Amino acid sequence: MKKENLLKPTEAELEVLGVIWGNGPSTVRFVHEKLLEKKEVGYTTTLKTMQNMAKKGMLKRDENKRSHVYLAVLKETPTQKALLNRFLDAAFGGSAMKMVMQLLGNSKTSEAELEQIRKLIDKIEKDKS
Amino acid sequence: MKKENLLKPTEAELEVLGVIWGNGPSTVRFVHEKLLEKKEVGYTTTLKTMQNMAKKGMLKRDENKRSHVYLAVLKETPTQKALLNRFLDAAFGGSAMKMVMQLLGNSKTSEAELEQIRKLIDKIEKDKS
DNA sequence: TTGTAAGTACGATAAGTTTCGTATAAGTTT
DNA sequence: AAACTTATACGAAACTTATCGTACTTACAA
Repeated sequence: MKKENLLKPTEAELEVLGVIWGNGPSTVRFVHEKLLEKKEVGYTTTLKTMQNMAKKGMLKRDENKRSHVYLAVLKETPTQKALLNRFLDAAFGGSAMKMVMQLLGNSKTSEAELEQIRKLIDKIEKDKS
Repeated sequence: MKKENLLKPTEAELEVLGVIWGNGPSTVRFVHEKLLEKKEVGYTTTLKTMQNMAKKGMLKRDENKRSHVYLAVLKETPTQKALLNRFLDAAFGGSAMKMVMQLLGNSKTSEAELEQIRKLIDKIEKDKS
């Protein structure tokens, strides 16, 4: 697969990445069980997804043990950044403001979180000056 | 198509929606030309996409004139909200904070925008109290 | 009225994703 | 060692998306 698409994980692939990012190198069994907490899916489906990801270069695997251990080649932050930028363009015409307003207007965002964001902005502005 | 998927426009569909949201009810020709500003695509491809969207119920069309006029059934704000929530879960494990930090840490966000966001937070907190 | 331009309709293809059944291999237990 | 259990390998089916060729239709212009 071309390198350009490495940063374009599909929905299913992103779920796998999420588990590995959160828990470190994992076996298929472990990832599968995490996925089961969210949705129904067959074991071989998860296996195949992870094998495909390894083939694409998104994951690398250690075959030393019988249960192969997969680790993420795609790093969390850069991948999220790429996804975010793409999403921003596609869904909000590239306007970060629109998106943040949508997000913050959402009642889900707690007061504590708002406070954290405010501090983050303070910090960024201080760093800039 | 099931109603559940109405709020799951694909990439191509989202591009079409973007044009119609921004310009109001449009003909295929008009949408097509807007899309051409961004990428290469055949006219019949755009046509087919819009026909499919009409079939799914994302667009409605007025066939009175020879050039059919399509209008958006999906409204901009609720659709963006749904997309955002899904994206947040998929890419950031549901953590709005993580996402905002990623976004604001991005040098693209200008000082003016940061200021706007700060004001927005002020307003939200004031409304809450 | 005949032909040209600009539409829509339809169908097919190609590619990618997701899903899982079945086969096989490697350990474990009895 | 035989029977279980737990892995991986492989391939194929079911979907979905995107793309466009071709055919047909409608308007208008020469």
